[in-house]
Amino acid sequence: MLYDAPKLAPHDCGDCPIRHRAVCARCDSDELSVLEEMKYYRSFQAGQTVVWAGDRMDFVGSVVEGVATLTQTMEDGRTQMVGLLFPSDFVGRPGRAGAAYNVTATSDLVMCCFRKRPFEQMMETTPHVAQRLLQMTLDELDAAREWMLVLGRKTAREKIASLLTIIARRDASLHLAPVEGRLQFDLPLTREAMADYLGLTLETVSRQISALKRDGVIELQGKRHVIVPDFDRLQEEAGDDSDGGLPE
Amino acid sequence: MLYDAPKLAPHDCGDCPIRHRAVCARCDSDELSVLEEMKYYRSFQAGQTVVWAGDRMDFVGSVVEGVATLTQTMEDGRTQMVGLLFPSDFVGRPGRAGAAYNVTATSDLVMCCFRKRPFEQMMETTPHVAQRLLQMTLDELDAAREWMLVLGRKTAREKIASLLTIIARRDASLHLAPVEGRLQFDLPLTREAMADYLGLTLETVSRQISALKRDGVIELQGKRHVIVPDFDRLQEEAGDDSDGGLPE
DNA sequence: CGCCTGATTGATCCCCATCAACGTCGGTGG
DNA sequence: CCACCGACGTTGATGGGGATCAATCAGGCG
Repeated sequence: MLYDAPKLAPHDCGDCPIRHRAVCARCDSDELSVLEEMKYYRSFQAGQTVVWAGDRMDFVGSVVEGVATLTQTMEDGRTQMVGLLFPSDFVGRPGRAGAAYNVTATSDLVMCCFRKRPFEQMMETTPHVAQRLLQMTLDELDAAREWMLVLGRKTAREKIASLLTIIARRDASLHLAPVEGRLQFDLPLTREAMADYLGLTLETVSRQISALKRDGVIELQGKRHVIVPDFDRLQEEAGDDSDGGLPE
Repeated sequence: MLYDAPKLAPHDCGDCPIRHRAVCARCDSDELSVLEEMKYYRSFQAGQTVVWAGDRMDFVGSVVEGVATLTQTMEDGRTQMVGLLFPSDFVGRPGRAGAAYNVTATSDLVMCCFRKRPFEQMMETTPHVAQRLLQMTLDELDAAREWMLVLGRKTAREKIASLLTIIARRDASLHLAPVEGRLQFDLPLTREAMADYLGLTLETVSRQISALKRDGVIELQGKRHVIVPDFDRLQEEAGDDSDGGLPE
């Protein structure tokens, strides 16, 4: 594959597509200019590793474009994905030197990185950043707990349907589209990565996707493009309560 | 069972056994006196429900004594535990009206509760509380992700061993004891609750505990008291790397 | 074309769920 | 005191869902 020079990323926070949802969401323009001082962009090609678990990590940051995964591995090679990161999601942990998980780009990826020390100092002095990060971390904790139910108690078919609803929701929110009726999206993951997220083998993933297609719950265009004729039907297959979560 | 009047709980934060580890850990004495204004204690007997998922929750708080669980349930009754709360752990989410999970006392329980509105206001004005809560939430997120590996990729035997190491570690940290060599503790959970945590059935839990006992990994006194002759051996059974996590 | 990676489908096996019986212990009441 | 009971736990027999091993297919790229 030819090497592509990383495309030029946005430089002005005002133009940033994730400005209102990322860790900087609450910052005013003065605070943004402080952030601009410590920020830089990095691009990764699909499949590239962003950091390895245990490596020193001298930045934290936000996904701007593309999708990344967090994975954990046992000595014998068993792998579990523990996070699926879409644009605006935060990567890294302030106050910790090393990466806890492998971070991998599963599609072409652009990240907005902040040098760690300055970011940590800003967190001490600027409540807006710490407040937003707390909110985002609480949301991620809820998502992780939701995923524990999927991993612990759902069948293979329900697991696949659950993953599809999550990707559909995140994709819709990127396009500010409602999550209902007919919708479609690209899978940002290989079958193997899906298996690692769901605690399954890739063969089981493949079989269950075929079964959902056979039963008309989804349609496929190629291997990666999914059409959901009826989102409610998909949610039923996921075993989810049809009505959503709790009010703010 | 006769009704026992809740025992008188500590009233002075200075005497509190979890003073240095809970959400109030970083507070100075002025801040503590603000907290004292909004706090009250509640006691629960083993088995009692603290709150039901979806119910309004007008407090947040800390576990002071005992153990509580967070569980999620599907319509058909499948249940997954998503949190196991020991003394100093935090319950509730600032900025949200309802409880996201069932909270249940699995042993006799004492909680230090803060009225929600005043606590939320304090979070805006007092960085020490918000900073500590962020730290604790990040730790819980790591724990949840660790648990995703257990649920997704470990065998029944490894799951049991993993749960035992977690309980052993939390129990040791309560007594400020080192986690190595021979140690013992009480299980704060029934076999069924363990099954709900591990994504297993109670029969499988029982069988694997018997197997670990037969193989000399653990000894039992009664049904609830566990003796671990060699903690390293238990960790190997859990499939964990023997050396711990990352530096701060 | 031939190769390689990712995906699908088939055949078989095994771990754990399920259904069922029995054991243990503490509490209660005759 | 002992029979009874219910909650909790253990153990056994059987079956199924998903893992494993293996063959084939589809598409992109040199």
